[in-house]
Amino acid sequence: MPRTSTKAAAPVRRVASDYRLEDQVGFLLRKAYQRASSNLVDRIGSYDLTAPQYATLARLYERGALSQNLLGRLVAMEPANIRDVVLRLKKRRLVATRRDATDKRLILIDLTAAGVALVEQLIPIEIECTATTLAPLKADQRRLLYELLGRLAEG
Amino acid sequence: MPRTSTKAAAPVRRVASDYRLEDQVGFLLRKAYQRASSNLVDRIGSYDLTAPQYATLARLYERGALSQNLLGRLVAMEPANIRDVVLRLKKRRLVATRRDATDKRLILIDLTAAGVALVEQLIPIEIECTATTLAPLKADQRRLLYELLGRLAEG
DNA sequence: TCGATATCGTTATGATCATAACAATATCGG
DNA sequence: CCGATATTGTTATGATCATAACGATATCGA
Repeated sequence: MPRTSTKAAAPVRRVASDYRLEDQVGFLLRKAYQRASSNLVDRIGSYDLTAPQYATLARLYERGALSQNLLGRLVAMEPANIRDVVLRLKKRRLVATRRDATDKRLILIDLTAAGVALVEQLIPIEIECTATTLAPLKADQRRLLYELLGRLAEG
Repeated sequence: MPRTSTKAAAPVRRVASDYRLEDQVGFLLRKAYQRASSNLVDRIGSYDLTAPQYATLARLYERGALSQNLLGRLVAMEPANIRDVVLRLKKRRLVATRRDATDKRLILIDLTAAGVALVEQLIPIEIECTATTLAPLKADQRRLLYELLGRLAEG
C-alpha cells in the first residue's frame, strides 16, 4: 500500500498566523452535515432517496397537502430547487400535484398512497440514523446541540 | 401585499405521531450551514468566491503546496469535486499547478502571488463573518458548539 | 376600479456534491 | 523482480443549491 500523501508541507505562510480554517463555523457545519447526510444515504440509499427528498416527503407527511412554494420554505429549499425535487418524486408516483381551486397560481403537492406507505417505512430508519449521527454525544449534549443549532438556523 | 400562503394544512397524518422533521440533526445541520454559507457569500460574494472556494484557498494558505487529492481531503471534498474547484481557481490565476517530480501521479497545487494577496484580504472578512453567524450565541456556548460539532464531524 | 406591488412557479446559468468506472502510476509481498 | 494491490486524477451521470429574470395571478391602496 502506497503511503498516504502526508508529505511535509511547503513553507507555511504566517501573515495571519493565528488563523485556522477549523475555527470557522461554516466549515465545521459543512463537515458535520456531510457526515449526517452520509449516514442517512447509507441507510435509505437502497430506496434511491436523497436527504432532501426524504425531508420533502416527511414534511408532506406531517402537514398534508402544501403549495409547492410553502413546501419549499418548510424544507429550506428555493423555489427552483423544490421544483426539481417535486418533479422527481412525482415521476416516481410518490407525490401527486393539482391546481388550487381558488388561487390559480398555486400547485398543491400531496403524498400518494405509495408515498405515505414509504414514509411510514422510512421514519423509523431515519430515527435510527439520527441516533447513529448523534452517537458520539451524551444525552445532555444532544439537547444542547439542538438548542445551539436552532439558534444559529433562526439567525 | 398578498398574504403569505400559510393556508390551513390538510388533515395531518398521525401514524407516527411523535415524529418531527425538526428533531433530525441532519435537517438542522443543513439549515445552519445554509445560514453560515449565506453570511459568507453576502460578504465575499463581491469577489466572486463561494464558501468551498474560499476554504480551498485558505487551506493552501495555511499549508503551502499540496497534492490535489490531499487538498481535497483537507477541505472535505471528493476528488471529482476538488478537481472542478481547482480548475476554476486556476482559470482565475489564484492557484497554479505543477507535476510532482518524484511521484508522477501527483499534481501539486499552490497559491499564486495574487492568490496569497486575495486570501490575506479575505481572512479578516471571514473572521467577521464567523462572528456574525455566531452572534446569537454567547462565548461559552460558541466553545461548546465547536466541541460538539467537532465530535460529530469526526464520527 | 385600477394601477402599483407582491407572490407563485418557471427557466436559465453556474457551482457544488456524491458515486462509479477507468487508466496511469506507485508500492508491497513473495 | 513482478504480480497483486493501492493511490491519484479523470470522466460521466445525476442530484442539489443559489441567483436572476420572467410571465401569470393575486392583493392592496388610492
